[in-house]
Amino acid sequence: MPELPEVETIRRQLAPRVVGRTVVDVDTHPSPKFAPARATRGATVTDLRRRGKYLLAGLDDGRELIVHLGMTGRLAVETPADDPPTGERPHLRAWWRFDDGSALTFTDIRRFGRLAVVPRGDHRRLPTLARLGPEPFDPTLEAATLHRALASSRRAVKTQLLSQRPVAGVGNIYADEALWDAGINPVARRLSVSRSARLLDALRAALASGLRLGGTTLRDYRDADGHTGRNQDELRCYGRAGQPCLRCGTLLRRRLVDGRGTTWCPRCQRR
DNA sequence: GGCTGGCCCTGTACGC
DNA sequence: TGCGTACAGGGCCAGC
Repeated sequence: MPELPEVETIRRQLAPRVVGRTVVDVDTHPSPKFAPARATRGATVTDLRRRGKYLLAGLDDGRELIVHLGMTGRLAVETPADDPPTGERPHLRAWWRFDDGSALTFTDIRRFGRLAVVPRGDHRRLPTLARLGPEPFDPTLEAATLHRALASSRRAVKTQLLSQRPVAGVGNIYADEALWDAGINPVARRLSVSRSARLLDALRAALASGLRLGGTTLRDYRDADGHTGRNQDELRCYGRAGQPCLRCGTLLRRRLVDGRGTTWCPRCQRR
């Protein structure tokens, strides 16, 4: 599932191929949830940014196209030499044809992805984006800030991380990895400042590994060139339930937290 | 305003 | 072999 490293990898690949391009044609899957993309016809892409797991393409008419890849969403740029995208293609949800003959395609098997076109910066229709926490690599983000954010709620720390409010861009994989690395139980409800600092360091380390290796591919994720990531070989906790903890040898366990599968070490991550 | 639980989706794995 | 069921999970929303 695309989290911050995967979305940022895709952004870096797409930006030089779509910025400056004008949309000459656009079409979408019949489902109304993808229809907003049609409003981009005639617009020119001015920039491509990322906030958390959201991609934001600035348009020259003062609006922006917002894309969330959900669980299985993929974006790719196809050249004029490729077969033009059509609604016949399986799982194709939206496609844009540019003035140079290239095309941007959005495929999404499970249809958890989202598209929106809004006035630039007006995110009221996307509540999670509107209330998104700071970027984890923001140099002004300090442990005390994360500590205050976590202390403002009594929900489990993993639930809070997945809410995107204490910090942006963390999903199930990197949350499990960071909590294991920091030795914090996923359902802990109060963290000291020092443990918040350990968590922030661990989050940054997990996300940096994902970024460096082009993302984590467990099943569906591909970058904009169709390549899998390489970070899955570096995972030390997520998906390893029943296997020995790489730190203490205790068998890792799995449970549901906030409805999400969660792997943790009962010894290293005591409550 | 905070929190919980249900819903959206479809491919895959598994049991019968 | 074929069918039915459970499961995976990010974000949104209704209800408390």
